[in-house]
Amino acid sequence: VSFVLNNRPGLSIPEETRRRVLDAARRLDYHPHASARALAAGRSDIVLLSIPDLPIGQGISRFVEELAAALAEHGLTLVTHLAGRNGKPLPDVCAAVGASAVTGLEPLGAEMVDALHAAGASVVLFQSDEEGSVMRSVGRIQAEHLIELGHRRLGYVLSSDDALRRMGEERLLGTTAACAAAELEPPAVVTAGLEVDEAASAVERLRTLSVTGVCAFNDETAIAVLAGLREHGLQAPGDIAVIGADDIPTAAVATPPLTSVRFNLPQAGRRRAEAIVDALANRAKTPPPQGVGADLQLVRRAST
Amino acid sequence: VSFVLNNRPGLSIPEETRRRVLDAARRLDYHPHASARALAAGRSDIVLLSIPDLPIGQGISRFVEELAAALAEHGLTLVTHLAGRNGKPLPDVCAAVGASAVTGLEPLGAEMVDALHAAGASVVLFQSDEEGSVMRSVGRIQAEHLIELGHRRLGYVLSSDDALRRMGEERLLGTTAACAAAELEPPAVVTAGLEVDEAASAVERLRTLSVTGVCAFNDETAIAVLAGLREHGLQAPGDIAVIGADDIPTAAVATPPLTSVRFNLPQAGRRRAEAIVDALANRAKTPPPQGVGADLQLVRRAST
DNA sequence: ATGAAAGCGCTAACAA
DNA sequence: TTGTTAGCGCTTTCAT
Repeated sequence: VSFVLNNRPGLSIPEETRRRVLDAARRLDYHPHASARALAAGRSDIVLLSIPDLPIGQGISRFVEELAAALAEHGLTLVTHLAGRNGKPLPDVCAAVGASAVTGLEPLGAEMVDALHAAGASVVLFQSDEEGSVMRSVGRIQAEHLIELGHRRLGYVLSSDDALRRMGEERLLGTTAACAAAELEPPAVVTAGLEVDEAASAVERLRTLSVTGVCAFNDETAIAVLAGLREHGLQAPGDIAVIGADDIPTAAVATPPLTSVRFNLPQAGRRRAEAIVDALANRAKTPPPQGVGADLQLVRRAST
Repeated sequence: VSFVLNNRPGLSIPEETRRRVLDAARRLDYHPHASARALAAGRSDIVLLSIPDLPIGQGISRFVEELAAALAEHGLTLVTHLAGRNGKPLPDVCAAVGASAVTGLEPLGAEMVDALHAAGASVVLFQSDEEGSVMRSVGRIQAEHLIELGHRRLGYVLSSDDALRRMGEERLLGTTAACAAAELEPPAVVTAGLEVDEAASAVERLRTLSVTGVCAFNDETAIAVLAGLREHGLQAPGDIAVIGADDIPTAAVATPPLTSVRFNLPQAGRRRAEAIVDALANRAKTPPPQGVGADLQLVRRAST
């Protein structure tokens, strides 16, 4: 019965018998019990995705969707856990659902990896923390675009929100690296929140530093900078070119429409799924983390 | 041992024994096995949250955070499932994780509720589909605000995106109801995507219908409408007042800053958690769905 | 090709 | 108060 219900490969079962089993199952309204199955088999079909506190752009759901779909094709079930200071820590959740793989977009410390393995995860696959990290790549791509357009003095606008600021500092590293590579000074760094006057004074500082092109931490900040420019009667890209990141929906309707860096979420999701299935098959506990620089693309609009 | 490790109430165990057990557990690096526990106990501590395909505003994570935190206080673990056309259907996920409760923000059909129970969920708690539904309330609040400001001819702007359009039609019902309640004609309905010319022509149609106040399906659409107005050399709120919904971060930095309707996610999350804990204790299988109208609030800014 | 049975790691009822 | 044991619903090995 178990063989039939699980469609176990490499086994010859008479069509007649198979039919009878399936038939009885239907008649009895049989539903496999996941916990029992997991207990007996020693593994579950559950993959846990950790979603970090700082939303990497709202489009994240496209990543999840692709990932879930691709995993489902291999019989795996995706559930997600949204990190939060007061919820349960990731390893607890991992243990609670009996996940056999855990993955996520944020880089992970070694002690966390160990904790996850201890919690029963047989594969743990996170994003690379190395040179090629997405965060840094975003900043790099922004800068390279501006440099290519001829700007020689760049600025960078961090968010005044604490969590977002940290994320921005990560992206800034890429911008700084790109400047260095082009033999330019490092970018002038200013901070702005999502209020017009903050943005306006950020713009002022940038101007006094004779910056002509600015990378904003993300599109929201970029839009605020655009508002700040208007406040001074200035325009992008004429007076200062501005480029955002994440390509949120409002970027396209900003005035002027905002150039941005988009993360190709669906593609990243599919690749991640593949890597997980692979690792699960090869019983590789912690495969080399993935780089995702290849999943970024520039979306050029009027603001640069 | 089981009693000690589970801290089972209503049982007197000598401190000495308790210590020895806990001690041994630590020494052996003991980790409870969730699947085995669930199998034997017949229930798990897992609550599954279904997140619909259409993001109810990106702030949804605030809801999840509160929900997770409040559940954690009762020993429950929250995992989420992001709906997607190609992922596994909700009941499958529910069965796979052995969830003992399933909840979500979208209203649910009766057949889905049954399927979830069949999948092993002992409580299923979704949002009310009735008069007081959030979606409708959003539209109602928008309209009431404009009416209060003296507008007698309202317009409603749907999104041209398919999924968002359906969501908008739901919100529109509330706007229509509010108009009826004030003895006004139903709102003039137009559609616009996130491109300036679409928005501009939507504005044009609205003007020919002598609309003076428009409810946009959401903030993104509202910002597009603002851009459409500028395109015609018009301004909000002077020529047409516009109000959005969801209160996304960019709403505050739009020109002019956008009046919007915000969903008090943290509060809704806490109330939901409470209801689940309650239902789980009372063994009520499908408690009456919750209304969340009380969790909405108007955020007045310059655009109206 | 099929039937029988030994666990998987726990909980909870029962005995001692 | 503590020890013993029968399952929970499945998988998988071993006989048949």
